[in-house]
Amino acid sequence: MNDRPTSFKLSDCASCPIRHRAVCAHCDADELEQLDAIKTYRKYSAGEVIVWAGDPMDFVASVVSGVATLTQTMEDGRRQMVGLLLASDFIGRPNRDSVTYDVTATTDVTLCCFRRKPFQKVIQDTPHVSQRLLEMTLDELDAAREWMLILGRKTAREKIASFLTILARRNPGAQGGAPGIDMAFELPLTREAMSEYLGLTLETVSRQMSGLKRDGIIVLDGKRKIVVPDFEALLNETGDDADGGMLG
Amino acid sequence: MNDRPTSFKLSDCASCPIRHRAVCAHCDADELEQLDAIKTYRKYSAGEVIVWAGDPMDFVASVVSGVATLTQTMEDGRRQMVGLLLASDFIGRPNRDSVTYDVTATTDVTLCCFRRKPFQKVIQDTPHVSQRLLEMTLDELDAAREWMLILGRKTAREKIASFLTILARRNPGAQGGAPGIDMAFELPLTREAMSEYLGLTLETVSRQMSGLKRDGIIVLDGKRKIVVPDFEALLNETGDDADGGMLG
DNA sequence: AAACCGCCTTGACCTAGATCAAGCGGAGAC
DNA sequence: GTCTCCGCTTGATCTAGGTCAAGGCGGTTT
Repeated sequence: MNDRPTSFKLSDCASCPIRHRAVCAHCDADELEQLDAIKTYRKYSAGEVIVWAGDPMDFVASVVSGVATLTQTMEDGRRQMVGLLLASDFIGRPNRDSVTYDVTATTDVTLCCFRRKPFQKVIQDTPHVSQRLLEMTLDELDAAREWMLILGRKTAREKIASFLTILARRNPGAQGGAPGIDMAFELPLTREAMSEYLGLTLETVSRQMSGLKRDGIIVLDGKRKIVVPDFEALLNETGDDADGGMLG
Repeated sequence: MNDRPTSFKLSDCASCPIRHRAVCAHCDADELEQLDAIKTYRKYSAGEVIVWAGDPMDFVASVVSGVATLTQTMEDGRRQMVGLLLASDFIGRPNRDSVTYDVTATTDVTLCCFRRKPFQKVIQDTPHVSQRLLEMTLDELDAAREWMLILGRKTAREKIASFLTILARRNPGAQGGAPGIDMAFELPLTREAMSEYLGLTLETVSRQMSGLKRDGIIVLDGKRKIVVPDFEALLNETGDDADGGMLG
């Protein structure tokens, strides 16, 4: 990894935006101090590659802000995204000194990086950290399994709708779908990145986005801003259980 | 869950076939005793459902022998397998009292079940267990990501070849591909289950199996016994990096 | 031994999404 | 101002794999 110095100011843990959701969520003041001693912030700009597949990685990190992706590439260039990392998500694997997929910043990204060796020690000594990491890993595994269903069985339209739903649910900017107030959020991915997420081509992604727009399921404000006038309607396009227990 | 009594004999931990690979791998004698106190063995026969999606699950378990699968089902019946559990793999999630996919025995299966509540306590108190569980979960996440690449980007033939490769690698019965000695193993899944694993139809699975057979990549001995005369040749069909660093 | 059943194979045809190709629109460069 | 580039859209055509349909095979039931 290139060592990129951190020449910018960032608030300390107490006022950290991901303080209560990241690996450090359960830490007490004392433990936080331990982590503080081995952390540095790094910034990457949109499009920049954070680590290449196979390269050594001497840190693990929390995403403080922005969106990063994990992508696998086949010899002939076919690419599949295998991880979508939003604020508070964890990057890297303790006890492994390299990564098996490209990690890329798809928006401007700020990471809170921990030197790997000392972090491993923290994991061994601090149940609050290792238990939180286990929780987060299990959540990611659940997400990966939902993603498999999307990849293996859903139609192109259902894939797009599912993807938008996932983003909407996790996006802090998206207002809850209170009736009357449109849900709205920014797409952090290009059409090409979306196609790599969903196992489609970028043309198909574009066509299906146009289709959802034509049918009034979504409204596009520019290329990247998505407005969802009726979240239920979007859910109906995902192919998932439509629950139905909402208005009694 | 139905309570199924365990009326059969099974060797104790000391001679357990998965003793050094399961959640209990790092345990010392003392810790093993703790686990022993909350464990029961259960057997299921091929085809039997172990837990239905949404049902409460009052235990977690290690697979002692046999093969189990996790499968998600959409409203209209489309199904996607999201987990393939072989000997030593772990079933269930601590701190969650139900499961979100069907767990099915695809061969006769023996589980070593731990009552969930006390197991959660073991996790909190026993770093050897929680750290092993973290390791195993991270491994599963890696496997899930490899699987996503298969689902999202590989052709039907590559999918089948990749699947056979995965089985061959994990199957203890499969002799290492020492030149001269054919690698051979039993398929633990029906064509239909394979199709659910790979996001294909069962007809396509059948056709691709026939194709690999026609091309001499595999030899079928009955419907379920697979012989791989040349493992390298099979690897070449997976679309993955063929390494090449094997014979200098 | 005939009938049946579960699992698998194979053929004929169809379609969702890939591929190939052209062009648009907005932002930065000069 | 206009050139150029990048991300995106849209159209025309192609194809891998899905769908529908007809057996085949081996085991077990009666």
